[in-house]
Amino acid sequence: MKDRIFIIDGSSYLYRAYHAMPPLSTSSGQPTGAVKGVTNMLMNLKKDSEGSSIIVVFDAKGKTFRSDIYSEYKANRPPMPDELRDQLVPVKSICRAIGFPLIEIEGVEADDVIATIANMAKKENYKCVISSLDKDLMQLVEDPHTTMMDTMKHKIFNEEGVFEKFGVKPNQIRDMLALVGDTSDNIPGVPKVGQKTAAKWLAEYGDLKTIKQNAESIKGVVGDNLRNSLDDLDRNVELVSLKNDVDIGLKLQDLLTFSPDEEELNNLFADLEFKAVDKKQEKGAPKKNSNYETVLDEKSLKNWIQKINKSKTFAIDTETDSVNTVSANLIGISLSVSENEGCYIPIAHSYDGCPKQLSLVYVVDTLGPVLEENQDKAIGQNLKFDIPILARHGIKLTKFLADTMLMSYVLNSTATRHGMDRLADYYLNYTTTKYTDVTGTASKQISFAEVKLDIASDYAAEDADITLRLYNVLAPMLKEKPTQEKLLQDLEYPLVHVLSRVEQNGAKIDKKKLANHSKELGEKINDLSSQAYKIAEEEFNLDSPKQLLEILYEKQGLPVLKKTPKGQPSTNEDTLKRLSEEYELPKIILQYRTLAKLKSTYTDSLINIENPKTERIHTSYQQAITSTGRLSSTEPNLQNIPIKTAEGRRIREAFVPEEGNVLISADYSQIELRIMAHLSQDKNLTHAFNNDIDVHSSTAAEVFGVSIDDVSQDQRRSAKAINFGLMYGMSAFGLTRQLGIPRGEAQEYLDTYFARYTGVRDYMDNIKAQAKEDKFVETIMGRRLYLNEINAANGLRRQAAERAAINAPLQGSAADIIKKAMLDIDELLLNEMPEVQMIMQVHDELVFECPKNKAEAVMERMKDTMEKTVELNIPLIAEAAIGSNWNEAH
DNA sequence: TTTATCCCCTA
DNA sequence: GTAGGGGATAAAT
Repeated sequence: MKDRIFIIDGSSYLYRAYHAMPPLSTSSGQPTGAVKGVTNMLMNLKKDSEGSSIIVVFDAKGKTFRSDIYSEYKANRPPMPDELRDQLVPVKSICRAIGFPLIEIEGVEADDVIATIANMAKKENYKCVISSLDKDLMQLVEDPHTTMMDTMKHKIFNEEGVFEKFGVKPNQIRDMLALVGDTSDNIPGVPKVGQKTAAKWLAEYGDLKTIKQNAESIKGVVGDNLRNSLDDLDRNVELVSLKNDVDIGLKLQDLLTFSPDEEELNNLFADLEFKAVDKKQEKGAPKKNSNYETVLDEKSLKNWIQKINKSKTFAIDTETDSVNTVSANLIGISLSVSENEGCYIPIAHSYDGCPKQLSLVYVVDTLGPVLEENQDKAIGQNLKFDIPILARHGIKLTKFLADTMLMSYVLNSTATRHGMDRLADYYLNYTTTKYTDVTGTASKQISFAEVKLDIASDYAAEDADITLRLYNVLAPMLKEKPTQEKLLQDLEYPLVHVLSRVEQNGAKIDKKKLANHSKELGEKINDLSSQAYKIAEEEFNLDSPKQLLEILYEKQGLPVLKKTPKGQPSTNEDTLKRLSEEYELPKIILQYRTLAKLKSTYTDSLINIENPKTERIHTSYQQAITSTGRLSSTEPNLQNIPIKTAEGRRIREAFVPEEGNVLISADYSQIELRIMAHLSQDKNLTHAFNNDIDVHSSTAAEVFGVSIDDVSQDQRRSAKAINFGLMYGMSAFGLTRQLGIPRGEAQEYLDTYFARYTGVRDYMDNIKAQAKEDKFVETIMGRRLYLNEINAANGLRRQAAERAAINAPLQGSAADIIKKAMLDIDELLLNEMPEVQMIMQVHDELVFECPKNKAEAVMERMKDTMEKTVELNIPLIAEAAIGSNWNEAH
């Protein structure tokens, strides 16, 4: 057999790259994400294929012969997005410049062309690899001539591979597709028949013809469906069968020439603002030439201790049996001191035939002190997880050299997500073994302790290895950005320890109170349900928007005031509120929703999530999630506990201190508006804050031209909406909706505002201009948000980026400030008031638990520390209160 | 069992 | 109009 030929499904690459890549663009706004993605894939393939011939096939414009067979073929296919269409020409140019023959034939699909080339290759005894994911193409797979390949996942499908994936042989793929249909091509299959059923039938009867002959013997609804669909099936087969004798006007040999045009390629790259060929392509992604060791004896551990003592840096990772740091047990520790090298020290693995491991006590006693002594050389990925677990076993890390998750986050919060798997993919072009690859998922999931040692070692040592390799890539990048490096060192790294303490402290809840509330809510909910059923004249699921819209709009004929983005009549709060002016049912639904939300999201779930060991609830703060620098809170989310309604505030009453303690809450007053005053140096805004004047009343006075003492409630409310709207980059249209006033009036408000607050106006103009120039905006501490779409050709996307450009410095600076305050307060607590605990952060608010007799003094210190943590052009004010529950303290 | 959609809670 | 998390249902698998 001769050499291999690769056939690339260009359209498949293009769509895949478009969805996989961030929406990059050149400075002039030409989108380039998909081009970049395709280019990367092509370069990778070129490198991996070691000189084999590569042919790229694209779909040509216009209808194909399949539309003649079936007029509805691909009729519901949405048109190619503009952003992608704009990238077609550059993608094809790059293909040609790299030297790949490019084929487009009108009247047939790319798949037919691919089938034809594969057929030609087979006749001339070449091996042929089709690079695509399209399941239609699977019908071409034939051992040993033709295989399919998933480039991204490095997976090859031969006949056996196809069978594994679909449960049918390649020569049965057509029949399967005909039975199942294809929604994306608008080919209707037999209703209720999916891949599984089709595969079952094909296994039993062999082919579609025989299935049809035996249609009578297939029972149930699917049998009926099959019998009703018989007429469509032959047409379907015709539609999904690929034509392998397309006249492509060329001989195979003509396609195997390979003539790259380096100069053209460089020009194209320059136009697209690509940095020549991506470095990671050149470096490649070596997989599994790594040297990982399982440490099972004292000698081996001592060897690694030597390595750590001698090395300038080392990476560490812990393996546990839970993602919850409060209850997780330590199962093992992995280390790495140089790339492609690492070890795993299993401690608590437990399964039949498990080798004897070093004991926890021995490891802690021997390795623990070494880790502590060398902690300023330690690198981790999300150390906020590892630190408390090691601490519970007596290994105390109070500092570390680096956390790769936070390095990546500070470098660019939105380039990628910052979990290790994603970082390895993004920065190292390396595909990691996933946690669930070794433990399984859901009901089949096993504890890490039950993972076999050899598998666990490969996984765990890789984690440490990758962490080290990430550090080696990220550290030089940060060196070039001293401001961001400082942000990392001075703010994010120390915050890891503070957040860890806050999480471990947890918050006490009054379970009895919550349970009573829950019961009460349940009764009211039942009552409201019955009322709703009565009006609807049937029982239905009030939680189902789908069922609800049928009742409201179809059965009861209420007017459709608004539709969801997907085109369904909306049943959201805004709509139901308007409907409830005239109708009873929407009103009941609204009451139901309010109570059901409180019960399911809050009363019930808070009770469930209490940690049995500490009898408190321990959230997890995510330090590398938001684009702007804020924290987020999960499991449970303590940053969205209700406050706006009286019923909701009852949830806050269930957040209580231990006996003898009180809660103290301290929150920054108008922090984002103050930052706007600081950054814009606007005279009017600054004046209001400097003189402690109510800022919304002051704005109302300016906008409505009245004396501040004469501002009405309504005027203040409008001014407040304007102030908030401005910080979100809102337009007159948005204000119209918010205030329910005519468009012209809203525009007048805004015009007047900007005439009175020229500093704010100039600031907004400047920040947008600067963002367009730099492609990023910064907070007062130099945290950056990159705005890829700030020059996008697509107006909607561009405007969204402009709004983010306005908001991010405000929201992000506020986040910087409270983070700094948390560091200051943490130090205060450690040094002066160890009896006080910080227990929650809610963006502009900190909550503490404190002995009753010290509360007044502590509160003053907190307030004072928060106000003085940074110095702005205007005063920073924190408001604090003491209470016997969170609601009282607020 | 996973994924998408709709809805709603916070600063 | 900014930034998040999460519950319930229904569809896809």
